[in-house]
Amino acid sequence: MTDPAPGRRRRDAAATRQAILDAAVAAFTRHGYDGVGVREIAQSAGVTAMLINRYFGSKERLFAEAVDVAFAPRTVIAGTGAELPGETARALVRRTAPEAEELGPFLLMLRSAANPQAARIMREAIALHAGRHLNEELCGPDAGVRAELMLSVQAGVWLMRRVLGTTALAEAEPEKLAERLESLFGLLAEGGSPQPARRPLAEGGSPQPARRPLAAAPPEG
Amino acid sequence: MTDPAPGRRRRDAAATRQAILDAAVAAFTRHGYDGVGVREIAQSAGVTAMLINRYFGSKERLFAEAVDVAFAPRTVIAGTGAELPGETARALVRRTAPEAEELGPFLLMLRSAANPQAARIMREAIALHAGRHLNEELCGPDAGVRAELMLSVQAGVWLMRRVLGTTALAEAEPEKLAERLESLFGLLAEGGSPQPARRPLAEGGSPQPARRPLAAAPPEG
DNA sequence: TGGCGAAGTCTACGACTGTAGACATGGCTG
DNA sequence: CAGCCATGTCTACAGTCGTAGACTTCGCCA
Repeated sequence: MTDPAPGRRRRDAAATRQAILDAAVAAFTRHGYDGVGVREIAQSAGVTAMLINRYFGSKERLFAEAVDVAFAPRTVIAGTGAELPGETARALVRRTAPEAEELGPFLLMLRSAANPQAARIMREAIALHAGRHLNEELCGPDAGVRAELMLSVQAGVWLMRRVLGTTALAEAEPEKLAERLESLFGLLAEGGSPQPARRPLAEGGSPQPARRPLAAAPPEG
Repeated sequence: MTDPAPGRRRRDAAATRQAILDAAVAAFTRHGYDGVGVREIAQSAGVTAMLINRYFGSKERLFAEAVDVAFAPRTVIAGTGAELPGETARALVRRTAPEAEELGPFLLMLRSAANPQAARIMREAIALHAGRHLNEELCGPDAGVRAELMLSVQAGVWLMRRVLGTTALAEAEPEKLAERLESLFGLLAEGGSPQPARRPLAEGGSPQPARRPLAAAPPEG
């Protein structure tokens, strides 16, 4: 994986550092923080284990940088506006398909959560990346809670479908599964208070008092 | 933790075996499969590491028995019938509170998911325990998928709130969080096809067309 | 072309892992 | 009281872990 060196990489500090970082992201995603050693990562990058300590200081700091790389893209949330729930649900179902080879931040998160230090690093990364990105899309009351609940649902589906591989979810029809998840995400994307009709004390008889969490419909269909 | 031996346990094979098993459940739940060694488990049980191999054959088989013990109680799903979503949501919020000391099968699941062998053991245990229990409560179309989706949501909340400790969910007001989760579980508890009216196209006619996920309102507010 | 600093490697250490085999010990039965 | 087998412990082994220090090699610049 991640071919070590095509012709033999010459002495290029930046390229070597990047090769180590790429190998670390892949390795941590596949096996988790405790499941992979620095020797294995170094071999994937085509270098020696000691170079990891030279460039990153320690395995823990390498992990922190790998987490930053893996959590940076906003692919965890797909689509904008009214299409956010559907797009996110369909992307989630597609990427967690049993035959999919795609990696992603959720696999890294789930497989490294057991280690307390790794958990702390990821908590801080989530506060930086995912929280910021999601708050751009979600507005309304409790946007932070709803954003993290969307992440929770996605993480749970990744866990069951890809990490554990439970039967029902693995064999479910993708379209119907995506529709169910879309309804869940729709409930979290809209900013209204939960269960509008069942809360008698909620002011306002209209079940959707503030239904404009999305500024404008995006141009693309 | 789990005081090794009050006065000094005499030679009692069954009690010793049970002590090892109890210590294993606690240790695997706290640190995950790869995060704890057999010596540590044995010390918690007040015995020597080799006795684990004598009674269970290997660390992996001890883990399998611990998983069976941890997954056996049906506490992952609370309440019955119409009160299932609310009861499950409130129990989930209570047990995942940051100050809660309670352990549980989801912590064991999340913290051991990185190891492939542990994942396989837990997949089989879920197929036995959780699937059977949940299918007793949930009926209708795609009951298995909906059951595993309920497990997914719960696992995600456990991950974010207790394992990672993300800020928004950790600091959320328990009552409002429980209401949001209750609406999610209500969507999964009812057997109807997802998105009854929003599927044709998101024309904003009636936002809440069919909203009777629960037969009767639970007594408590 | 020489040399010098950066880039990369080699060896090794101490700690830890799961487990196999040999050894010790105590409670029950004759 | 004697013996014996289940119960439990001790020592050890082969392996892996992260990483510190010394060493070598290459590329650039004067």
